[in-house]
Amino acid sequence: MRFLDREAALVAPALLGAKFLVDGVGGQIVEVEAYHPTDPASHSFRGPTPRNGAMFAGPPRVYVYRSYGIHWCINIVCANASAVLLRALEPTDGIAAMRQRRGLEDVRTLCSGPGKLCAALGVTGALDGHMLDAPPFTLVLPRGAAAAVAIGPRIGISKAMEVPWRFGVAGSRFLSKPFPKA
DNA sequence: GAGCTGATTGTCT
DNA sequence: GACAATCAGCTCT
Repeated sequence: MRFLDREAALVAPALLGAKFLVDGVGGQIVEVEAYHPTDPASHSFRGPTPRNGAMFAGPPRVYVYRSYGIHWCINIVCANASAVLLRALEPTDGIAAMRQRRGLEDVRTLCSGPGKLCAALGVTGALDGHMLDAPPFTLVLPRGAAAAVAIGPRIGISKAMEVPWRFGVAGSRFLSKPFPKA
């Protein structure tokens, strides 16, 4: 987990292709975004609050928050109150459990978005601040050559939209949205 | 296939 | 009181 002791923008591309499981259910990370305390779009931009406490607690941790009052989103906390938002997975483990939780057949859209991903893996605010290197979490870094990385602007934010901190596996069919053609 | 809109609630100003 | 790191369902082309 030492590689998490770097800023999110460096950690994010390294997480692509890693296997992320919650209680044995999950898959390969194919899409992430980086957030940094100097970044107006980041929850840590305005300093510690009751909600974002986990981001300031340091790695290796997860930061879970509720979005739009409905969905949960999960981040991997990195150095200096930066974090990596998990946006999409390619389901590989516990697909039956994910289908059941999502009430959905199509594997391609099972985890193709931060809210959907959390629903499929059973992630809720109860896991906010939990250690990433302890149950129910499993993180297995990719072996060998890294997949081709696509880079683009982040999604769903209204600030710092020009910062290209969205990273994805080029050509994956499991992305929340396709990347602009390189 | 692409684009728009409503739903729903915790958090911060 | 306004807003938000979203999703699903709808309309229009």
